[in-house]
Amino acid sequence: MKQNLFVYNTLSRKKEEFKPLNAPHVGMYVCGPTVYSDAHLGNCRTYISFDLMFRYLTHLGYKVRYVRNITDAGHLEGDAGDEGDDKIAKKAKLTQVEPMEIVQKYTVGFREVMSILNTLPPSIEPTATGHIIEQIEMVKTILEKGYAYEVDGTVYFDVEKYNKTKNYGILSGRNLEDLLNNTRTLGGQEEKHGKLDFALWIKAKPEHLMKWPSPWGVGFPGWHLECSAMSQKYLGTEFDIHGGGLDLVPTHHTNEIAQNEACCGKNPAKYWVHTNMLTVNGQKMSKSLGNSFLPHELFSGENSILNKGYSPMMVRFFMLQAHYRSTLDFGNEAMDASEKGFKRLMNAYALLDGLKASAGTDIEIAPLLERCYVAMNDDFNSPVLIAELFEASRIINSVHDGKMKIDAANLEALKNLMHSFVRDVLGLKDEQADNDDLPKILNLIVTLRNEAKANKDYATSDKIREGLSQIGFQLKDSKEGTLWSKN
RNA sequence: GGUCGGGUGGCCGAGUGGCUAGGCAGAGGUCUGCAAAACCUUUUACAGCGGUUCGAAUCCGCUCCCGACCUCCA
Repeated sequence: MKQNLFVYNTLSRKKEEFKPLNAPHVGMYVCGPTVYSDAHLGNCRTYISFDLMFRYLTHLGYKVRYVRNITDAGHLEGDAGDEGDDKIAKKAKLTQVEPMEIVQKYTVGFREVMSILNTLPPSIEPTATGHIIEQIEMVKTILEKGYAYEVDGTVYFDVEKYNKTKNYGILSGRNLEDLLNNTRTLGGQEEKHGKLDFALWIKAKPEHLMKWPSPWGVGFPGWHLECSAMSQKYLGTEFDIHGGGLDLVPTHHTNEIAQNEACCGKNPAKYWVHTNMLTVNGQKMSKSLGNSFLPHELFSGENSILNKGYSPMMVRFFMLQAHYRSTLDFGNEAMDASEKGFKRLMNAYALLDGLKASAGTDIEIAPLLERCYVAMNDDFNSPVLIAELFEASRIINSVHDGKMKIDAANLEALKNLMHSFVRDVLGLKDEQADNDDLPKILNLIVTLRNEAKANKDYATSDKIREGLSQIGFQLKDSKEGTLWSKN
């Protein structure tokens, strides 16, 4: 498996060598979307980042079980915006929409977007509603171990008791005193023993639509519980990687660890991996700030923030040009720059098959390949990898132009490198190659134009080139012939 | 207010105690019927002030600015 991979672990705040618990198997759990609205671009960034890790681990030869849940219950009611506290409930009642209808709609939408962005489907995509029994069992166990208490049909986790023997803030680095002193006092929480306590199981009000019977009455699971229950079910009490957005660290993942520790005495994951936020003008993209937009708006350009639309693969490339632990700032200028770079990379990729080997070689590919692995092994450093791939592109272009020679062995290595890293690891694909007929038609037009050129009929040849340009195709003349590409 | 993270050239964005990140944009050149593309060359940098060091943009301290979390959020 090549060189050693290092992964940044939020638990230790350091890069650690990646050593799977049961190599070659790797268990990876990522907190998935809550499907009561469309996933926005910031959400997409997280899943693209974990897709990169999934792909790279697979490329290294690991057999990865990638579990990403769908949250379809647990906090459907919690959508308290600035106005209209119970939008979902109102909407459901007015339009006679079933909650599961909403869940279905946004689950399908989410999968579509994930597919368009070329993220691989997870190995298992469990839903919260499909694991109510497992969650109830977990609550029972935590109650038995004494780390939870019931008040009138609702079960709370006792954080302060837990903290006496364990470190509640192990992931966030905060100590309990700070948390207690700085937690806002919210109304309606009188029944909790401690203000940090969180609900494992919540009693359903009569108007609540999604509810299940339990030993504590009719209710629904708390939103932290599902991930604990499902990760344990599919990956065991201890697995390798647990991931999610950085904003999940202080609450969701902190509580998850507490639940698993209380239940089984183990922190479920060896490596906790968190992705940073997508920002707009330096601020986190979020619905409440009104600076978020949806993937399809980005593809079509139909959003006031955007000057134009960008293709899904270009968006993916844009995301991968930043490291997953850095914030990435979105802007039209940055997108345009990235788009040109992406075209440059993919144009070189398309030239690969047509390259001819020479007897000698001006270039050795092995050191470049080595640098690609060094980049990815350094905590999945995709921006550095991409820089190396631009070097590869330069080589491809130079060989294509006849300015550089490459022998058969190195050419083969170059092809393997590009296929492995561009297609398999980064998950980028050539969007031009979608239509089979198009190349044939364009090649015919190019042939006609070349005849005109041969006859010095430049008026005609320029007319063809200009006409194609207007509908989005560029022609590039060279000694070898004329190539076309789509804008 | 508390906790944590960050401030890199016109833009985005890596990285590092001494050695070119990369892409885009700008400048010059090669090629070309012209153009585009490609290739070659090239300008602009590490928030500020101190300190450690032979040497710091990189380590330490302070200041200023920004962000995230503390309430659902990827």
